[in-house]
Amino acid sequence: MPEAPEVQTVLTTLEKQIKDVPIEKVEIFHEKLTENLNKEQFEEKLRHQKIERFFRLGKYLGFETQDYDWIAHLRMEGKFYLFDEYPDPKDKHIHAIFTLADGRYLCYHDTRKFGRMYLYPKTDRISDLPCFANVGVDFCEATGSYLYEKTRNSKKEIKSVLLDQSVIAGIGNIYADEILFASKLDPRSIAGHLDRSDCDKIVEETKRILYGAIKAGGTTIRSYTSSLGVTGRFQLKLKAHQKEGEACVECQQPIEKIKLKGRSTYFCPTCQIRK
DNA sequence: TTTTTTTCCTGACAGC
DNA sequence: TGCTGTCAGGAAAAAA
Repeated sequence: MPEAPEVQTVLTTLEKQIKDVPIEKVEIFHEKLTENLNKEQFEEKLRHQKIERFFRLGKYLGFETQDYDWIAHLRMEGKFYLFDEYPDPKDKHIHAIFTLADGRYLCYHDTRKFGRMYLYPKTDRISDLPCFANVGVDFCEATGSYLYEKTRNSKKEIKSVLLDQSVIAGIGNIYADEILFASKLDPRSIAGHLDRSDCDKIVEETKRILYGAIKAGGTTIRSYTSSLGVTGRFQLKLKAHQKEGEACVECQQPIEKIKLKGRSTYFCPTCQIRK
């Protein structure tokens, strides 16, 4: 599932591939894909637009055209593909096809149909867009003092706070486990119990891990026909997530798996301190 | 107000 | 083999 690094990689790849290429035709096959417009409006408005600028906020992809801000969220399994030929109409997981003026086809593929797209008249203040109403600062802009202030009265577990996009945007379930492992903090720790140095450490590790993942993801993209940007994920060296029963790389004790707010959570009970 | 649970959706996989 | 049940997961909506 794409988190900020995968989204950034998709974005960078798309920018290289389709920047300034006009969209000749838009076909939406799944009604719920377009959140704030119906599919006919979406198809009509985006036709003849071209993407002039690409940006990312948290896990959201942003495409700025001449007249619109087009925002996409891939959720768990959304993927963009570029094809040289019109894709197989029997593929029931392709929910949108954007025919490009140079003869290529940009396709949106999403097995579980959780991804969403938004289209708004272009604005100077991106953060004012309704889809970003509950999105906090991007992980790039986060600081230890910001996280410290945000958590002073919180009774929530720190992992839930990291997954809360209104605090820091861009962290998902996989990286939250890795960040807390690197920070040596038990995911069940109460956020309000953390001191300033804990928050500094969390933000430091967040940036180290996510920037590292972006760097790793950015180097593996080469094929038009594979999904854009998602292959980089497999290069990551995870130390905690999905390592249940395996020896912790620090202390050799087995990594444990628990459920925390409905999310699978992996951690080392020896190395990670509960506060 | 804040936090927790449910819902969305489908494929993979376990167990019978 | 084929059926049923469970799980995975981000975020919005509903419930507590």
